[in-house]
Amino acid sequence: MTAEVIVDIAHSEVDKIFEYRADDRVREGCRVKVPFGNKIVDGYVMRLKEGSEYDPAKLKPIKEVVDGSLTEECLRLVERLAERYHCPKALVLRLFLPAEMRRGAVGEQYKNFVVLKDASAEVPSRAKAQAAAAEFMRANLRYGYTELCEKFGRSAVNALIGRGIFALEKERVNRLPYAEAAGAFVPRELTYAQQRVLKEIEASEKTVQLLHGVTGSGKTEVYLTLIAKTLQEGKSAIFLVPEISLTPQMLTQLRARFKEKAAILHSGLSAGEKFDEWWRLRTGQAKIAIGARSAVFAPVENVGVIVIDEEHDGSYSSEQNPRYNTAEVALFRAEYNHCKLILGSATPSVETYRKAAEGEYNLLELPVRINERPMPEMIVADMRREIRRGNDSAFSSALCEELEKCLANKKQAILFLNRRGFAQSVVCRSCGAVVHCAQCDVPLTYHSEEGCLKCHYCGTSYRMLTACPECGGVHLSYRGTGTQKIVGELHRRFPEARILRMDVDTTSGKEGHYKILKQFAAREADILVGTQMVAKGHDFPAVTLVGILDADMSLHFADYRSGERTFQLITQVAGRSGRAQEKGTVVLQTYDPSNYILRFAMEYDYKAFYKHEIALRKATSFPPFARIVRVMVTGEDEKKTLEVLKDVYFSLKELHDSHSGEFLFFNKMKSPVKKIQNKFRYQVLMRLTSDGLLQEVYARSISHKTRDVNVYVEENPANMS
DNA sequence: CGCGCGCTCGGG
DNA sequence: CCGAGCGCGCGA
Repeated sequence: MTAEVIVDIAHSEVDKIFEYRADDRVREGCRVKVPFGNKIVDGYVMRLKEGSEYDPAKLKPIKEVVDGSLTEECLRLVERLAERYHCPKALVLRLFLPAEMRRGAVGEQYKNFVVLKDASAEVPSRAKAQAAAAEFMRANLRYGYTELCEKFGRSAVNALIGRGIFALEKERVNRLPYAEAAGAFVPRELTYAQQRVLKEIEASEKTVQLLHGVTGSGKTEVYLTLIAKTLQEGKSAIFLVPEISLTPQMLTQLRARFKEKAAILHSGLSAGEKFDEWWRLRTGQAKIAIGARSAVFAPVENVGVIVIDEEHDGSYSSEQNPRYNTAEVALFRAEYNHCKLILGSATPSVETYRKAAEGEYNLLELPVRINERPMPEMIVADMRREIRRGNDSAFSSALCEELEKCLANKKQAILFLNRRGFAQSVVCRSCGAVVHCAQCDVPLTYHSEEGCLKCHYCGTSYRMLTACPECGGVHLSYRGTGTQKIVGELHRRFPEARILRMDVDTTSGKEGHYKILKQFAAREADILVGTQMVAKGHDFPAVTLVGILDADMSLHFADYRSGERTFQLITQVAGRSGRAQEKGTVVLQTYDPSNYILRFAMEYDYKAFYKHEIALRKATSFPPFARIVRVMVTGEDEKKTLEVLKDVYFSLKELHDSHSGEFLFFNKMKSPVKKIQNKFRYQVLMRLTSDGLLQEVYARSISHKTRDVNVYVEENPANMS
């Protein structure tokens, strides 16, 4: 037999089929080791066939079969994804396997058990420990080796094994993450609205179903019911959430309801846990794959439903090389499996909602909260008026009042500010210079706790400066407020209150988020201060107050989606308030209370927001009415990078000149952040009226890649820095 | 003349 | 991606 193999070298030059001679152990989907050039590399068997086009005498044999881990569906999907995302097939294949597993850094874990072999054997009475151990085993028959040694001593146990009275048995053990999260499943009666949605999904012919439900309307229950149904039909399910480690309650619910049928895949797991969860899915012991973005590649077969919760969330777009879009991959899988894809959100992305409005997706609505609980009351605090009144702190008088009330009532509050650290930047008062990162050309942020300056792009910390690096001036000022500074001010204003902070700086380490959220859920703190992270779908019944400290901040990014993002963020974080009996309150602080985005968000009016936003996008020719394409050219050597940029630019310029009608914009420039991690970044930016030229743009751009200058194309990039 | 560097090409 | 093979420029 001949095997068609893709070697695991992620480069376009070797992105082709190599043929090898296969013996009868080799199957399609196997991972193998093959001789390549003068060394042995990993590879994937894409196909088996008889004979070969290639000179059979020159075929080398497959050296080793590692395992048979790729599913049929994976093999079929690889081609499609590689083509869609313009990357080598090896890179796509890697998405289907946990990295540690590919490197062979993890394997199965076994536990040793002692079994009683010879019950009637005599044990000399002076060997007291042995006699006791034998007695113990006559009652137990089988017992953990380590545990038995702890009871009777290793030497006694080993001696009995040596004499054939005991024997050792190895047993595979599964490393189960969040094992303690298994509670009891309490079946909940579905509301009329939830039942209606489920019926509509069943009746619909369309593959993609958009579930638009306000925060607290019970979308999760709809998902879980769908998954349970799929399981009953003997099929499997994929359930994607933006960041699994942020939603411990969700895990508890899933474990309680689906027990060991649910497997969790995310980056916070240990290598061993990941390995075991992955194989439980691959072998069909587990049927539900739950996880963030990458779980869309879960090795489940016969998929009955795919759910993407918080569909609008930015984390569903990969920022690195296969720049895949999770919903798009999920749609491929849904088509392959002939199953439905459910997209859920309280604030769908404008592009998704448009597809539903136009009839491409089926639109389902859950317009009211469970038990018709009211949406939280919005209080707008005009920060300009606060300043005029002489209050230049980060807290409006309205927020202070509400915080006092909340604390007096023994309730909890969440304060949201989308900027971490203490101060946004450090500025020299003598010369006005802003302190920058040496590797990234980005202003550094002051972190008071560590007493250092940090770069939020590459993570480097710098020792705190005592003088300006430009002019030597010793008067440095801190501009802008971050979460650290807020916590400090809160301590001063509310000395009694217990405060937790949640942002990337406080959530490092395994289960970092989980710990903070667990503490807050257990009422070990009264106020939670945080960045975006606090906005995601948490369910804290005791939270009755949400403060949005600077609602405008995300409005002023130079990005066509900043309005959409702001609306989503405000709605999302406001939805954390008043989820139980007590009515919730939201204090929204802004310098621009008449802004239409904020007004729609205050009224919880998604449709009005959508109508306004889509009209704006149409009038200004932004997505979904046009496509923004950015070709990035990056490299450590600025001269070489610029040379490649020139080549890319002229090659694309030619395309532009011959198809000028399809370009709304075309220019080359420095990237807004000129350097990240010592790599210079230049770009060619364009806006296209249709997708017709995309393939050509990709082809022309990528062809200029060199050994030390990388070129990649982004469609509607999420952030333009 | 010989070696070092950069580029191109092949790998089954 | 990595290494082999090759051409050209430069120093003794």
